[in-house]
Amino acid sequence: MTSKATSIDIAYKAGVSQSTVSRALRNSPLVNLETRQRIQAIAKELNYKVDKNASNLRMQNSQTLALLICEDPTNDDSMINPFFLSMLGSITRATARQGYDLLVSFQQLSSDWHADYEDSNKADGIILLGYGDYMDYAHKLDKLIEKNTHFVIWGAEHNNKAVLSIGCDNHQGGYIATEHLLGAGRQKIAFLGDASGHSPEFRDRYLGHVAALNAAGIQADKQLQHHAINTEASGYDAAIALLDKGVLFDAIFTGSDLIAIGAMRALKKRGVTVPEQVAVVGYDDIPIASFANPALTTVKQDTQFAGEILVESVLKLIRGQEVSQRLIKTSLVVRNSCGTKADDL
Amino acid sequence: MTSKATSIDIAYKAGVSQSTVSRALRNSPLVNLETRQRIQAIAKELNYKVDKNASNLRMQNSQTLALLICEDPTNDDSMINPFFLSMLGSITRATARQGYDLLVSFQQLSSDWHADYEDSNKADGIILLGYGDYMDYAHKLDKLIEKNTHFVIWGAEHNNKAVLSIGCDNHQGGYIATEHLLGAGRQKIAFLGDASGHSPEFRDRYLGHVAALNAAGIQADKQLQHHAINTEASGYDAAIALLDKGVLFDAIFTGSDLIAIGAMRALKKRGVTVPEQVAVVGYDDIPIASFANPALTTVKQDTQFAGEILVESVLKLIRGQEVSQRLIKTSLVVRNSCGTKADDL
DNA sequence: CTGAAAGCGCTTACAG
DNA sequence: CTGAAAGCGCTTACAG
Repeated sequence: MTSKATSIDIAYKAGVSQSTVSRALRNSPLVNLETRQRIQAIAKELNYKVDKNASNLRMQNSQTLALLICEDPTNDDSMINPFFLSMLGSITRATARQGYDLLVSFQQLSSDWHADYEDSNKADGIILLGYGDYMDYAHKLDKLIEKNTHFVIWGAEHNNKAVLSIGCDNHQGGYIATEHLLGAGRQKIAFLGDASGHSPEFRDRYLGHVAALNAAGIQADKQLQHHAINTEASGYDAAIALLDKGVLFDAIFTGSDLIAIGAMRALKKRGVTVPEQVAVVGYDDIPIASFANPALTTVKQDTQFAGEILVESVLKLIRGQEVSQRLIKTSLVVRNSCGTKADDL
Repeated sequence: MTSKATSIDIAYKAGVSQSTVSRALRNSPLVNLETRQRIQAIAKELNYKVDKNASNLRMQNSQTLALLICEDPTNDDSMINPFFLSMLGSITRATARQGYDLLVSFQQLSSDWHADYEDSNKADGIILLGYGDYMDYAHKLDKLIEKNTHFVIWGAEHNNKAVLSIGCDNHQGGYIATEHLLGAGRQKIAFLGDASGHSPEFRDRYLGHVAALNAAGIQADKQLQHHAINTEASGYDAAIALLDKGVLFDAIFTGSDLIAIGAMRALKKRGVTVPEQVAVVGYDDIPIASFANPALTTVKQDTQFAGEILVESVLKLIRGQEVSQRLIKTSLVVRNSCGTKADDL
């Protein structure tokens, strides 16, 4: 097989200069229409593809976006947070639609990435996913800012205004979940998740939960909140701990579906029926949620839309256009675990 | 902020030529150790990163792999096959470990990709995932071969020997699943999945299933096989159809976990108990499997290992090294749906 | 409308 | 051990 065709080969075949070939392939109106079409036909015939490296080098950009998914090292290495995976799908599609390529990397919080991608011209911009614990990565973001990197971060609004964040409205999500439970007649609603400031998303969900309680004239009870990280096992442990405390509750709202699944397992183990005795509402609407038993009512984040906005935003940043923080509304997916829908199994 | 540093900036600062800088940064022993270290220090200080486009252009490679995940268009757009996602994770990691970047793309079977990545020098090699229906893509592979593209395909062994395929031993998987059911005393085992030649993976699983039956002196009963594609809904429909046929069965082996989950829903709906009346074994060990009720016994494919082999194989292809087909052994994950493990909920 | 020429930032044979 | 120079394959101002 002969080596790859270059624009010079085409120029030779078409009897024009290499510059004209380059213009024709970019469909420049400067080139005579007929010549242009002839050149394009030859290019197709020779199976020519513009060399991205040469083109990028010359144009000083890469038409590529980098997606850095940062997993919490506490999670099982083999199991990626399903929510991220859903985002990955929509980001990939949105990137392709904009004519960009997508470089994907899974990083540990601890590893050293900085602006590696953009500095080496491998990507024009970066999308950061899953930077759960604010404390741990704040200084890395500072470095990105300092170097003028184009990046968007998925998640809660940032106190550093130089950081562009796009995220779902966690406060609203916590609010509608709790509101729904209250509407179903539940009064003693427990919260399982991280309510400290370490995980801004979880904290906002908790605050929304509290706000809904207050709106109904109910005071949040410190006894009804228990810490849990985003794993099934942690949800199980937290529910058991809650049960062991001896406080009464008729519902649980959790910071994530994984926690909810774990909590339901604990309830079942202890002979507590869901939703009859305790209603459960999760967060994320991961695939597992609909297959849980009973099927889990949960707060859904529109990953399709979120991916699009994320991509659109970095691209705007790259083009030097105006962009601003953005909060995406969540919606409640009502299934059986909250007791307000007939069991349809 | 000043613009990006180049090797010339470093050369100036270090008082050497640009060539020496380039050599020093690549850690060439040709450069005096002391000079080398001085240059590297300056590079670090200036936050210098080699421009990938320039470097790749010059070296005529890209240090990048492309991963093309091809989804079956029949699937829900928002839901990517969880098995692929698991592979994606391990491929990403394996690629990074080898010092390569990973370009990811989700493609529809119908879309036109060919060797776009390699032709444009965006990637040195391609990994193809999920090319389920052989009939539909065979001609595309021919094009890749014709163009001398470096690619590996995940899945069943290919009849075109020019195609390098890496996959799990589906025949063996079907065999051990069925063997296990037989060992648990089941005699009338149904198979739900695509047993036609359109999906080589499913077909091999089916053939392994039949082989295990035969080894036990049992003839496969045509009545006990029902077509299903890889979705929960299709599994549900297939199980209902099987039930409606009126044939008796005491176990179901399915081509995938998704099908199994759907089948279990159908059984539950019709009042058939799992595993007491009908044992169920799935395939893939997707996360949902362990959360199903009862937890699903299934054939696990080692995605961690598979990802590594896949990456290693394309890399060998790129380097012109010898590579060969490879079949990875599967293992059975025994849970509750097959009736041989105590319910530990 | 077209061509000759410069240059993007590297790597590496060649010469010393 | 080091430097001057060529060249990877493009894009685009400049000149006509």
